[in-house]
Amino acid sequence: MSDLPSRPASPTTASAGRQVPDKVSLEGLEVRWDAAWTAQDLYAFDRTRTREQVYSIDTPPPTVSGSLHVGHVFSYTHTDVVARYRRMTGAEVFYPMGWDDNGLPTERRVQNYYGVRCDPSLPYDPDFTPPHEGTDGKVIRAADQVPISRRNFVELCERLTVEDERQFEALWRHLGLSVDWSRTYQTISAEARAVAQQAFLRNLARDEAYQAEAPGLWDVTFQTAVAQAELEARDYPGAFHRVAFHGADGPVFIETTRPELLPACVALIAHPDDERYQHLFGTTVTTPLFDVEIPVLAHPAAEPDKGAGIAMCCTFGDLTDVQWWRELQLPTRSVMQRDGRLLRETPDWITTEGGRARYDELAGKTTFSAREAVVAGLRETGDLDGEPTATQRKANFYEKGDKPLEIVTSRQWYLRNGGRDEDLRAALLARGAELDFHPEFMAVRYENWVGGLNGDWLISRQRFFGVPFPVWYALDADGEPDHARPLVPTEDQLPVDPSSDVPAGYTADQRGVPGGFVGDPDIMDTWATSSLTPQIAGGWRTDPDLFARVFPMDLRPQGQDIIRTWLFSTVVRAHLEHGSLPWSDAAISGWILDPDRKKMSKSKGNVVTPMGLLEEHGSDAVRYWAASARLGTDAAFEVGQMKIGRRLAIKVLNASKFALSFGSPDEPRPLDPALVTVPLDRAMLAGLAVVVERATEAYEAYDHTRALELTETFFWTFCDDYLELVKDRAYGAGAETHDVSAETTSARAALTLALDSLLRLLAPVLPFATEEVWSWWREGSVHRASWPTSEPLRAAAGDVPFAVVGAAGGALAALRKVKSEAKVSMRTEILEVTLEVPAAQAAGVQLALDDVRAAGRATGALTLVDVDGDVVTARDAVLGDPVTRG
RNA sequence: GGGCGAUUGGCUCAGUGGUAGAGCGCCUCGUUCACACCGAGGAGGUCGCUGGUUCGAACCCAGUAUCGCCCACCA
Repeated sequence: MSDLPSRPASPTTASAGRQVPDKVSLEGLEVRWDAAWTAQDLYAFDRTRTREQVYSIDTPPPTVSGSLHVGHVFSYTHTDVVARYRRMTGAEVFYPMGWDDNGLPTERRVQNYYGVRCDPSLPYDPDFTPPHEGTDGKVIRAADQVPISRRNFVELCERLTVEDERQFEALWRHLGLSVDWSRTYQTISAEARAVAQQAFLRNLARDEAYQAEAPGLWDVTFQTAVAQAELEARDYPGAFHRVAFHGADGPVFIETTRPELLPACVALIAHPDDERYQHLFGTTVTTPLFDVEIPVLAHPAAEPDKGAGIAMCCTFGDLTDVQWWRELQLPTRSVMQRDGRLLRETPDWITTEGGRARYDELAGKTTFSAREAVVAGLRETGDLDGEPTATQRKANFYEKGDKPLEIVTSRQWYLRNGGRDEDLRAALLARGAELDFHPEFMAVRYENWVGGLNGDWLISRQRFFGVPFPVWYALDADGEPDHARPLVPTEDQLPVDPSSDVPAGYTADQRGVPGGFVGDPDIMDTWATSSLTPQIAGGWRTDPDLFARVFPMDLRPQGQDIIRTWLFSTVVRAHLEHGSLPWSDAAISGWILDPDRKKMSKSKGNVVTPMGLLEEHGSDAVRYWAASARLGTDAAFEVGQMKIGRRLAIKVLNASKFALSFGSPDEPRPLDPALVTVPLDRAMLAGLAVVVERATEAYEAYDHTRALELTETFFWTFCDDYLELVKDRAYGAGAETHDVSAETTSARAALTLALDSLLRLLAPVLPFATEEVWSWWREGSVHRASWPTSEPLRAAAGDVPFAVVGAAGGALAALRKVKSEAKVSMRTEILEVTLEVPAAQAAGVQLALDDVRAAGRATGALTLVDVDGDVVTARDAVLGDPVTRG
C-alpha cells in the first residue's frame, strides 16, 4: 500500500466525557456492537478511493445449502483479522461476502424442499406454485418430483437460499466479521450468470474455450462428465483375474481387475523390450468367451512388472487404455453406457454365435453383475486360470460420488488451462510463482497440480441446475446440429438461457426443427462460475469504475484443499481475460483437527454449532483461538484456548477500567508523551514501542499469530508487573484535588498512552472487548482508528530501556516470593529485607525503587547488595502484618 | 513412486547458531480496595533417532523413524 491519506495528528488528550462502568462484562457485547456498527455503516466501502488506497479481499462464498462449522469460523476469522488490520493502517478495505448457491448441494436441497426437479426443456411458468414446501428430512424420489423449467427452478433456489443466507449473515455478524453487508453476491444470481457467460463467450472468441468429442471420465450415478480437479483417488477392493487369450501357439495369460470389459477388448499390449512377448508382437489372438480377433502390440506405456506384463486394452477401462487407443489408432468398441450398464444390444464386432450368446447374458447389466457373469463364463470355458486374488486398488472417483468413474465418449466444452499446451502451462506456473502464498510452502501444491495436468479443463456438465452455456446450434436439413459454428448472443443480452431464449435471426417455433436451431443443453461446472468471484464481486461486467478500484485484488483467503480447483481456476480466468493475477496474495488456512488428530469431519463439527460456540465462550474468545493458529497450519479444536481468549478479553476490560480510574473523571485523560517523566513509565513505553514495531512487521507478513503473541505477552507484563508497580503512584497523594505531582501525572499519562496503543493492537483479534473499552473514553470506533505507531511511544520513552521494567518486575517478584513461601498475604508488610541484585539489573531496580517498595509493601529497611547471577532474590526478610492501602 | 509439512514438559504450541520458553493442567499459598471468568510462588523437558559441520546445534547438513497431507499410481 502506498499513498495513503495522512493520518490525523494524535490528540494530546482524550475525551473524558464518557463513563467507565462500575461493573464490566463480555456478555451482550456482540449484539450491542454489531447493531452500533451497522447503524454507523462502519465497514461500508468508500468507492471514491483509488486502487492504491484500497485493500480488496476475494472472500470465499460459503455453500449456503451446507452448514457452517467450526472450520469456517476458524478461517473466516483469519481473514477478518487481516481486514481489520488493513483498515486501521488507512487502507479502504473492500470486503464483500458471497453466497455459493450454484451447484449440486443447492440443486438437491431445492428438489427435496419443494418436491421439484429441473427440466430445461419445459417453458417458464410465471404462476408456478411448488407442490410441497419444507423438509421433514425425507428424500423425495425423483419419480415424485414435479418437473419445472430452469427459470422456475432458479427462482425457487433464490427463494430457499434467502433464509440460509440470513442465518449465515447472523453468524458472521455475531463473530464480528467486518464485512460490508451491502456488498453481497450470489453465484446463481443473474449478474453472476451473466459474468460467467460473458467470460465464456470471450474465451470462445479467443479460442480458449472449445468443444471436443472424446473419451473422458464419467460418473454413472450423476450421469455427467467429471473434470480432473474433481477426482479423488480412493482405495477400492478388487480382484486380479488371470485370463487366457487364445493364440496360435497356445494361451496368452493376462491379469485384469475388470473382466467385464472383455467384450470391449481391442488389443493386448506389452512393452516393446519385453523378451517374453517378442514372438507375439504382430500376431493376433482371440478373446475368450467372445471370440473376437485382436492384435498383440507393443507400447512403451506397458509396464513389464505389472500384472502379467501384458495388458488387455479395452475401450475404455482406464486412461492408459485411452492413450493406447489414441496412439496405436485402435478401433472403438465401447460397451459401457452412460448409466453404468453394458450396451443392451449385442455389438456387431462380436460375430460368432457363441460369442453373441455370451454377450446376450451381459446386455444391460451393471458393471458388478456383468463381472460376475463374465467370471462365471470364464470358469465354464476354463479360461480363468486359478482363482481371482483379492487386491486393494486405487480407483478414481468423483469427489461427490460413490461409484468408480467409467470412461465414456461424449461431446464436451473445454477451457485451455495448460494441460495440453506447454507455453500456457509455463505461463500459469509463472503466475503461481508471482503469487505470494502465505505460508510460502503452499505454492508447491499449485506447482504440483499445474505440472501434473493431463488435459484441458472440462467445464461442461450434463446437469440441469447451473449456468447454461450461452450458445445455440443451427440445425441442418436433417435436423443435425452444427457444433462447429455455435450461435452466440451479444454481451448485452446476457444472461441467456438457450433452452428458453431464441438466437438472433430465429423464431421460437424453429426450436428443434430441421433448418431451425437447438440450445446447448449443458451447464457449466460450478468452478467455471466461482473462478470469477473477483469479477462478480468487483463489478467487472456492470461497474467498470468499481472494478478498476478493486482489481487485481489484494487477497484470496481459502482452504488448502481447493488450491487445485478454486485458486487455480481463478488464476486461469484472470490470466486469460486480464493478463494478470487475480490477486497478489493468497492466505491459506489449515484444517481443524478433532482431539484424535484427524481432520474434523463435518458431522463432528456440526455437533458443536458455530453459534453455540460463540454464545458459550464469546466471539472474542473464539476469535482468539482461531487467531492463535498460523496460516497453513492445522489447529486442534481446543476449548481451552478459547477460555484463554476469554480471560484475555475480560482482562482487557478490567485492566482498562483500572487504568482509566485514576484522576478526576472530569479531567481529560493525559495522552501527551511529554508528561511521562518517570524512568519506569518511560521504560514501559519503550517496550511497547518495540511491540508495536514488531507486531506491525508481523501483520505485514501475514503472521497474525506472531503479532498477537507479542501483544499478548506485553499486555500481561503490563498488567501483572507495571500496573502493580505504578498503582500507588498513579492514585497519587492528591487524588481528590487537581493538584497532582509530576510523578503521578507521569504514571497516568503512561497508562493512557499504553492503553491507547494496546487497544488498537488487540482490536483486530478482539473487536468487541476493545471497542467496548474504546467507547468509554474515546470518540469514534477503534476499528476506524489508526494503527499505532511507535513514534509517540519512543518520544515518551527517550533513552530509558525496557529492561528497567524487567528489573523492577524481578525485584517485585522476589518480594512476592518471600511472602508466597512464608504463606502470607501479598499485602503483608516487609519490615526489613535485603535484595540481591545482579549487576545488569542494579540500575533498573535503583531507578524504580520507590515503586518496587510500594508494590511490595516493603515499608521498612531495604538493603541492596550486588551479586553475580541474573535474577533478583530477596533474603533476611522480616514480615509484618497485612496492610491496607492508606 | 515423487513431494510438502510436523515431531520441543501431561496437553496445545512458540522458539532458525550462544546457558531450554509460554499458556493450560498439576502442586503450595493468598485474595474480594481493576479482575474468582482472580492473584502469587513452585515442580516438570538430555527438543523423535543416528551421524556430521561448528569453539558451540532444538535450530545448519546427511540419513532414518513416525504422523498428516498433496501429486502420481486402475493391467
